[in-house]
Amino acid sequence: MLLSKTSEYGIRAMLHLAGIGGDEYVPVKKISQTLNISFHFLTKIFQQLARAGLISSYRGPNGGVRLEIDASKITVKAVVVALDGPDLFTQCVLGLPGCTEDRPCPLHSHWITSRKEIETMLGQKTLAEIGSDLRSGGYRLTAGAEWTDA
Amino acid sequence: MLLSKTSEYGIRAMLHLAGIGGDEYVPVKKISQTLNISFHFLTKIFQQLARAGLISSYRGPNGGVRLEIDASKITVKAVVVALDGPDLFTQCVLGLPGCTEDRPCPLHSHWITSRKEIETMLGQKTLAEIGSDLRSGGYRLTAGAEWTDA
DNA sequence: CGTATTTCCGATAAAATTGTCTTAAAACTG
DNA sequence: CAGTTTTAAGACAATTTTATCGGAAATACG
Repeated sequence: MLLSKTSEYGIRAMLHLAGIGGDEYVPVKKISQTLNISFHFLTKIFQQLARAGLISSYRGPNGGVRLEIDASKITVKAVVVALDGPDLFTQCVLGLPGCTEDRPCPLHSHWITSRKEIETMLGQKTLAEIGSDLRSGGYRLTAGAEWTDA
Repeated sequence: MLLSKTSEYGIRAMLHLAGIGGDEYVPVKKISQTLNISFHFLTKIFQQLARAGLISSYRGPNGGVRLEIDASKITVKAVVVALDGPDLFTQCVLGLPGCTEDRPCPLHSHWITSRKEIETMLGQKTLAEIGSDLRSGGYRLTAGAEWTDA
């Protein structure tokens, strides 16, 4: 698998927030129910995202989480790096440390190409764009049959 | 991480066999020492590869494992599929079941592109090619400082 | 102030992955 | 046949990932 469950959930939740738009705090409980993700697990994911500065949180009634910086400045890659770390974008496909042009594994040059492709894709796609896509309909963020979970 | 440790080890071991060339049985113990991989763990990996028909094994003195079909007919993708299953080449990047053109996640079309790129890369690269690369030198399959582990 | 809401945080548990150990079975050697 | 080498296979342990639980702290509201 490319991404951990943590990243999968984190991305879905962030895209959901982007789809909602606005700057109001949304309770994690509500998000977890909408996306069908374990509440406590999602809570911890948002704590990581908060430490990374991507969201802010607020306690008490009317509290919850919201995007901290502008959605047009948050990429999917930033979410992955905040949750899974940068390894996906830096590491050797065979797990060899220090796999470089100088001391490459046999797949090095080929993997670099694919890796860059992934990095570019995730690094270009902003939450703003995807939020807009979600609001225009036709996309889903859950396993269910529902249409558009903005 | 893209691949499991099982696949990382399995690929390294298969590339190593391809680099050696010939049709003699190579003891797993020797391979595990050369590549610095746990012997028992590697043994199980080879058992999976044997069940998948990619290698054959032989017990007793002068026994070991060897490629079962021609190295030019084994791709790195085949090794990954034998060990990790086909999920990497079929699944949604967000883990949503049944993510298709009809009911796509917001990253669907973009991920398809990257996924195909990876699949093509791993599906084109045969053990024969890489074995030849290894024998020509300049590549490594271990963490150490050694040069070319053919 | 008291209560309800909601995040924060630590403890714990379940599951999957990774790694180790032990014994059995097969095959060669002398 | 006895002894050695080597894979096969199952049990077991360690680690990491994923998931659950319970209470503490902050905030709002009446």
